[in-house]
Amino acid sequence: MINITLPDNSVKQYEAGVTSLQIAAGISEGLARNVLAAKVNDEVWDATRPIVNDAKVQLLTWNDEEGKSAMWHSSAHLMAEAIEILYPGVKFGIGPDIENGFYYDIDFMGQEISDKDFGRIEQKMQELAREKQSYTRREVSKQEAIDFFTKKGDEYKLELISELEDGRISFYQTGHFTDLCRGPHLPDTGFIKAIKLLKIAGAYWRGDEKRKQLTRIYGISFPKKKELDEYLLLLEEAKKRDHRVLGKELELFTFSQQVGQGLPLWLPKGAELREKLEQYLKRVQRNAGYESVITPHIGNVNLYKTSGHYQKYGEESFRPITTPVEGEEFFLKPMNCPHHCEIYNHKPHSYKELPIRYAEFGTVYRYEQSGELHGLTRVRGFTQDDAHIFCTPDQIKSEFNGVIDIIQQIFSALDFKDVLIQISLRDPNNPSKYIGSEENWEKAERAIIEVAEERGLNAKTAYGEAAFYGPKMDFMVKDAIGRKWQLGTIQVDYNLPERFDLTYIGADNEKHRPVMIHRAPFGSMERFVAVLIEHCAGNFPIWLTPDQVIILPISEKYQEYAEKVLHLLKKHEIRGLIDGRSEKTGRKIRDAELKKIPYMLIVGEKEENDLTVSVRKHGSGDLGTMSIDSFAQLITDEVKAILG
RNA sequence: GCCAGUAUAGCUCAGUUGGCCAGAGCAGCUGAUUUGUAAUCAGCUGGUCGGGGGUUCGAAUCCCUCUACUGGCUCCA
Repeated sequence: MINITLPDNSVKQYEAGVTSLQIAAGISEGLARNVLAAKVNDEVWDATRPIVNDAKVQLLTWNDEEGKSAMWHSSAHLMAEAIEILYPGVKFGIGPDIENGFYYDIDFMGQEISDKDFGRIEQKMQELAREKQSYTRREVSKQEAIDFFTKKGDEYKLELISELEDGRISFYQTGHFTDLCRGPHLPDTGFIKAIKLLKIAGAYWRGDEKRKQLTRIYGISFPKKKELDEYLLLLEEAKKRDHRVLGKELELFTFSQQVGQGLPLWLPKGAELREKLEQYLKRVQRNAGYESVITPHIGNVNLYKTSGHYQKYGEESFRPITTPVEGEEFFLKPMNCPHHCEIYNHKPHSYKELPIRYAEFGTVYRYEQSGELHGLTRVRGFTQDDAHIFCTPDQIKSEFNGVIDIIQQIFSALDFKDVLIQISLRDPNNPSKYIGSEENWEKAERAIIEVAEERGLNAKTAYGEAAFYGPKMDFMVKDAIGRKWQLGTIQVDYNLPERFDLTYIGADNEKHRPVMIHRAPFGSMERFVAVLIEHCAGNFPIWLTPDQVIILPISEKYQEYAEKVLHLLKKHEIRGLIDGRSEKTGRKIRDAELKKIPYMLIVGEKEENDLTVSVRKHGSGDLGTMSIDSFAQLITDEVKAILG
């Protein structure tokens, strides 16, 4: 008999060789039906794998991340099995579970495949799922594994096996399909109730563009049909919120082949929106002790040689611009920091001046590979809400606090409630790849960790993710439909102060090296606006939206009164326009609703006589009649409630 | 950059196996209507079918090529 400790710390006795599935069945039949895998002594196992010694066991279901992983990983096998039946002779690369589903990389050996074939693959998968084929684990010797895949002629698996240690190799078999796999897997394919194949794409074997490109098929699966339906609904919702679609509909931005790939053109309404964001952040930053600076869009090649960017990125940048007479080389600036370093260097600094904070909405240009460009989220020319803080090592902590204040303030103003933070520190096993003194790194890393703890931030620490020049803190938000977006960042930099020989005179009258902190709360205006559009589905917060109000005169007779109302609203800094078309009110309302304008003011005879407006709110309908002043007050209050 | 797909009016899309001057809805313009909480009616304008080349008596349709876009891969100071 062995002792099994369950998560509630209760201990039960079982025969040696009991499986987690049997343990579940002993608790309740319903639980057994939902057990996808189990954590045995903190290692995820098949629920059907025998436990021979005393162990701590946690049953995993669909509600656990590891349970989902088992479901999706097993689904990848199921898909492979189906494809092997439908396309004999194919070879398999890797087929893991991912954040939302799974994929398998397959060499179809010249057989044609496209998303039109998804239907029959899904059908075959469902057929095999209904057979409740078990996932049978078998531990094999390296030689046995090599023999198996040599016979099968699958060089991809052979390559994977060659890197594995003998004695730690396992196979899983479902039906006639056997795969090299660490596991864990579901007890049987019957747990997979709903399957959808989503995408097909090329993917290099082992991510190496010099090697063969395999066909990757993405899919997702669920233990219940209903959950698949909900997921598909979410995808549809995401499609509706796509910033490229809304950007076009709401006339925010556009692209032109003439201007060039990845170079966004901001239309008047988009520019209005972006300006409001910039004005807002500028105000917040001014209050936080930042000073604005302005730097040119190009810089001499020597600037980037000094900064080190030339050596690292020179070849993959836009080609240099040369002057006609002297033949000097200039680069479009890919970063603002070298320019800001030169601003710092324009005169000597005393420790009494620090910290110095230079802010600039600086437009930078980077040559992104053409296949990578995507709407506003990935472009070749974009504006960073950049700032560089020059401070002493002892000031890092308070500067981080200050930046986090700003970031939290703006995220809250924009209704991003769910913020995740990643703290990226050195790889403790590889200290040589970082620049800067041990003492300074130690100080900065401790400061960041303390700040996160003291503020109770929702942060996770990633060792080895720091840049070579310093540790950093990245901010991710979850949008209204649960998707995660990487936005702002705060990075400590020991490298550029060295390269630009930045100094300040300390209290000891000696020269010292300042620390530089790069920070961008939004990241880039382009990307941020894209995320914001998708977050609020085009229904921007009242303080930000290009048109806050549209006035709808009942007929042309009230055009004059409409103009009077607009004029009064403008005095309260409310942005609006008049729909003076000779259309019915219903039509004007419909069009205004589609344009997502927050407030519609209907004015006719009654309103003109009483100096009132009839207010209709976007998405919620008629709010009744009120005086122009009280409406203006309503808007002003609403804006104040958010911006303070 | 690589693989796959797509490209028809400002927008969303039809255009059968190549065959009459390439169509619709919305938007726009003109006129009528003067309108009370999600679409008033009528007429009109608008396209070298992404660019270039080829096959053919004939190409939006077939082939080549370039460009852009979409989904991935790779990359991201």
